[in-house]
Amino acid sequence: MLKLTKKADYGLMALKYLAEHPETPALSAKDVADAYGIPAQLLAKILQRLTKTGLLRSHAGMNGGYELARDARQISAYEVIHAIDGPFFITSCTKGAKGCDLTPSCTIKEPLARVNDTIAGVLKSISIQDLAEHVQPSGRPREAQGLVALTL
Amino acid sequence: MLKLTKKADYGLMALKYLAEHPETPALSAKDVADAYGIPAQLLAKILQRLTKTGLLRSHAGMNGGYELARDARQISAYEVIHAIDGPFFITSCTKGAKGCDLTPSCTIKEPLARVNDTIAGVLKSISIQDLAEHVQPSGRPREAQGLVALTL
DNA sequence: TGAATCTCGGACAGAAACGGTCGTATACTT
DNA sequence: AAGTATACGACCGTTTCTGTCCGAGATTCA
Repeated sequence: MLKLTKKADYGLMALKYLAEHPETPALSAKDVADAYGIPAQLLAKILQRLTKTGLLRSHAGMNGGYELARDARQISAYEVIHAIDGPFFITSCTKGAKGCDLTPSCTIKEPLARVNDTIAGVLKSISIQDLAEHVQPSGRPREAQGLVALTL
Repeated sequence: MLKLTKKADYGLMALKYLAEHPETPALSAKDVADAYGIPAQLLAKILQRLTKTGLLRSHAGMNGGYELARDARQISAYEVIHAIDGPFFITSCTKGAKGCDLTPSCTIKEPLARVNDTIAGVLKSISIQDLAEHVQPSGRPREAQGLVALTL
């Protein structure tokens, strides 16, 4: 399926929202949740995790909330997804504990690992800032704008 | 998580296996399943679907089985995954029926759709043949070998 | 003809991941 | 002290994924 979870989606949306409102000192989870119609409690937990991984700074108490820990340009989509969904691997046998269970025959994994790296590279090259400034729907030739150019 | 299902994995493995044994007229689902330690019945159904989508040719009866419908070079990993897991979208709100439920604010989707296309492009550029001929573990500088070169 | 082998296809059950909620403790501001 | 907001863990319902079972049709071979 190759799709990312709603949590990751929410996380990206929230960071994008924060990036779009740099003037405010801090936005509460509820603020962001209301803005997008996201379940507030869920978003809260997501933001908490992003805080724990250092992407956000939190501020408890009244008028508290969250703010980007770094410039929006310095936060990649990869970091966000990784923080929320954990390390992702395209392959099912993530070669974590004992590699491919019984079958030492997973010769597919090697080339797919390369694909995995490519995708990760794409996501790493996209910053929250890129998400914040909506790309033009069409028209403008995007040459220098090319976010990524990579070879596999 | 951005990972593909085991079914897709199995499918790729099976096609790779078929590509590696071009001499045999047809290999049964069980043959392939045994070779990799994959549940036979499950693999059978996967191969059936691949047959339905035209990637394989089936042959019932004794000594029957499956064979690649086209040259291994002409079958992309994308086709396999697409056939098994259906059309994939990175975004959760696939803009299928009514777009993003209530929230018209999913401004993230547009840039992510571009990422989606990129990934699809990568997968489309990888053929079963590429999987079959194991890539070198390391060492050899892979310049002309670059499977893909794309800009986002 | 009949037996063996293999594909086809739906139904179904167990397991895991996902999405979301609740309750409570803690921290900060006024 | 009161109100607001984060922090964190437990919990549950739903969906998706994985895998199995079973019956039916096709083909080959004896």
